[in-house]
Amino acid sequence: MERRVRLRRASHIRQVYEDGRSWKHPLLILIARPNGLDLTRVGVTASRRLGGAVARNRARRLLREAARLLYPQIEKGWDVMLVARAAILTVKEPQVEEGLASLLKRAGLSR
RNA sequence: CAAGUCGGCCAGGCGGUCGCGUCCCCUCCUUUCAUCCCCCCAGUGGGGGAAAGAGGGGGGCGAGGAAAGUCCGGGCUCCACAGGGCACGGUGCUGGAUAACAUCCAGGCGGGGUGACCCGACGGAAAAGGGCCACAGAAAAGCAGACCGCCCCCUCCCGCUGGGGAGGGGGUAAGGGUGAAAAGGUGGUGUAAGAGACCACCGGCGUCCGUGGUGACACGGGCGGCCAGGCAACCCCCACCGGGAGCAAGGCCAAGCAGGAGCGAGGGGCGGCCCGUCCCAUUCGAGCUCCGGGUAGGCCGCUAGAGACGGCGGGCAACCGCCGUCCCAGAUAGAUGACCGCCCACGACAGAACCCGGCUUAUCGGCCGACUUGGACG
RNA sequence: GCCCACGUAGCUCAGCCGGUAGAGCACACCCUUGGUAAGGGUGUGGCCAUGGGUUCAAUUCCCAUCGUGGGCU
Repeated sequence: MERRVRLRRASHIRQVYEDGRSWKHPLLILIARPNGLDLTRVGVTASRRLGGAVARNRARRLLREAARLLYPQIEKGWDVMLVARAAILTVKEPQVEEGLASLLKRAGLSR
């Protein structure tokens, strides 16, 4: 994904965690908050609980790839954090995409 | 052919579609004249380009042998200089390599294996000194030690020629037993019984000499006293080495805030002490403690280096010198991914974060070379 | 990324210079009581995180590994 639409500032991420609503799926968690802009920004994260650097890189890449493919279908004007859960390491990309799509529908962010 | 030893290399491949980071080029647009260059004007103003940013297109490059653990050693940065002594810490056979090392190479010594070969924190424990050696055992470390046994003497009892038993005194380290360890081994002389008490040989120790080697050490010979326990990964002694912190080092720019109370004559550079030295204080107050407030942005450091590859030369080797060619990640919530097809042995451990040299640990397998042992055939 | 500290009974911790591991709480049983709590007594429970090394002997000394917690912008 382009860096322009990524959530990169620590202060922005903190705001999402503090003010955002969350939706859970066995593979990932989605946290979102309106940002008042005309574009949506996405951040990804994977905690140390998931494993070593290779496992965490794998988890983040899967989340980024799913978000890239679904980005045109996401409502504008949101800051979104995607948090990886351990089960994500056992699946392939299309399943992550499916999980993210269902979360977006439940959160009312898909159009 | 089987079993094994040592060393080196590789770390799925190819094609297609979409995607990411960085650098460069082209194109188009925007911003500003603060900086640089050019032009116009002479009203210190105007314009163009460079520059910076956004979009589009193209090209180059883009994780590892361990990138890991952070266990050593350096470079680099800051602490005024990195100075002296003590303390503390580290290393520990010899010679060499190296920027340096606890690493590497060669050799010595000791141990293991039929062998190729592998393993070793490998200075000093008798004249520097202190300490410890539990339990068991009679005795456990500078005059070692008599429990059983063995031997001699005395008294008593049984039997009464020879013998046996009990008690006491003494000798004895050959035998038994305890222990991780009991103060050389074998044979002899000797003796009441014994003993390095004495003798021969062997082992080991010390010392002197000779030969070889840079040296550790090896070999040979003479002399000595008969023999000297273990632990320095306990303190310690000897030799050598080490100033401290770490790229979140350190420097620059921008933004932002609010100070107050107490202690106070010394404080800091510096982790401990002393010396030396420098800086700030003792007037208006250095510094310390407590309460409260602000920031969480950008740029540099940041990758061309003890660099990689090839050749030649020196050296047993580690490695070094010279020449030629090449540029090989620099991210900052952190870039290598997703999907499809084909092939094969169906893919392990695992992701740079300032950079190198090592060590250690994890790891599916595959390939190549040298060598050892055993068997069969010619 | 860098720098530290700590792993001992179910829990919280002792164990100084190596000699065979304890305390408190908890648990089980007994005494006390009409019964319980408290109190007293007895007992159970440990690969001393893991693997090597030094030593006659290691929880202790040394090395490596694994895990947990903390600090530095």
